[in-house]
Amino acid sequence: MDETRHERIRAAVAAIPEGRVATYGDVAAEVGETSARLVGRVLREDGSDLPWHRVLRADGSSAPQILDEQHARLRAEGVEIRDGRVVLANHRVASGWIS
DNA sequence: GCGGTGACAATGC
DNA sequence: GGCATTGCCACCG
Repeated sequence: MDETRHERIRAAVAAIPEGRVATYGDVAAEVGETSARLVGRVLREDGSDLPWHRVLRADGSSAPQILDEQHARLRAEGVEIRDGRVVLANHRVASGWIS
């Protein structure tokens, strides 16, 4: 595949099923050629057309800048949120959800 | 080429 | 569970 990291990250995020979430580290692991920081950068740059709200931090929290929309969209999809943190144990996608 | 910065992660206290 | 430190990669002045 001649896709760049940017495209791979977008594909991985777009492959997250509705009602499920993934951490930046999980997305980076699926891409396998990038780091968690790269994922955040791509989502900020070109996440407008992606389910970026399904991507969370390793502890289930998220950045304050996007937290309000993150919170609203996830609940709309049926994702449980506990004290500002998503319940990863019940909504985290399995490793290799793309393949 | 260098230092600073950021939608992060892992570890230690 | 929360805060501080370190490491990571790409972009900007």
